Amino acid sequence: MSATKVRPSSASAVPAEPPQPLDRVDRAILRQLQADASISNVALAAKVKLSAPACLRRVERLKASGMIRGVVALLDPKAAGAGMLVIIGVVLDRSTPESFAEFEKAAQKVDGCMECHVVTGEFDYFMTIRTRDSDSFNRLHAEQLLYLPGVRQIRSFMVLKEILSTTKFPL
Amino acid sequence: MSATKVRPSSASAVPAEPPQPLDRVDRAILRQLQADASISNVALAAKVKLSAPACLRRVERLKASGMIRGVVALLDPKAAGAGMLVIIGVVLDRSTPESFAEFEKAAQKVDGCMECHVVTGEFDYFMTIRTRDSDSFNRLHAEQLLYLPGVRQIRSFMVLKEILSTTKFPL
DNA sequence: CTTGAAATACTACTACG
DNA sequence: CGTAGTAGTATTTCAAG
Repeated sequence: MSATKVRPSSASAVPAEPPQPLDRVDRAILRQLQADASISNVALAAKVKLSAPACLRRVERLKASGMIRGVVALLDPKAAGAGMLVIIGVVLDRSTPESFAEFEKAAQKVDGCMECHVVTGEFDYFMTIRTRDSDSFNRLHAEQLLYLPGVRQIRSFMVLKEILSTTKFPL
Repeated sequence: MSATKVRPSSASAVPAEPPQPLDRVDRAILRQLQADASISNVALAAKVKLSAPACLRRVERLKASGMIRGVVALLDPKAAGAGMLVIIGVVLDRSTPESFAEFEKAAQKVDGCMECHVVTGEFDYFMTIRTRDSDSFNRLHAEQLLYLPGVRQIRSFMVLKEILSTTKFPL
């Protein structure tokens, strides 16, 4: 009981995560859990036409393998006081490793920062920030964004309408 | 049992969703569920220092009020065959209601489209698309993006490194 | 190696104080 | 909101394909 056992499907050694031996049932399970993970295991088992224990074992295997990163509650942005979404393009002063590292450390601490990515093209970073309204964004802009280290330029794209926002991957 | 009962805190009538009468315990519950919703109700109750039934009632109230939109499983992008993320800025030919509506309908059908928003600034839309690798993105670009209706220009920003990606709102 | 059936332990859920 | 009780589920054990 000391080590967690991973699927020894082939004889070769697999370090931590199996590539993706996903059969049809696994994909059906993942599709369901991506849409609604509050479903009970017995109901899930019925949907994928499996017995409850067999279904539960697959789910736990998918969790242990890292395929399922976690199960979380998604909140309504407006009700959570974060009804405004802003996408921000950032250009750094210098393209040095230190400059990037310093910026990344600071960017993650910006209130309401949901995403931050290094990108190709005319920007170095794209960030998405959730805040209450335009007033609170202006405050955040003046108090935090303008003080991010090593920044040459910041362009803000305010989101006027959210057409689509999902966490579901195609399977 | 015909109507769902909402919190009758004050005597006035509340249509469907109470604004946000969130006390400290509610916020603690939401913080926990945003981080990990696979926790059992008894464990959650212990964390927020409440009895199990009282905790469950709050959670169900938060769900009924729309504050909790849903509980979902988050998958590992790479393991799900969607290791590549691309942010796309779109400029439309004409800024007419018909043009916008037509584009939005088509954009949501693009394979792996995770987000699509109307924005201010030099672009009309920002989209984020998840795909397997650069080959599959090139295919998607040639087969789907170039055929989106009413598009004047598309700029692709490939994500080289994902610094931060969260679904948690600050509370 | 995976599945399915039965048995146990725990949890969610209801009614009441 | 908390306590107690009931119903249902999750989880283990074991046998079979």
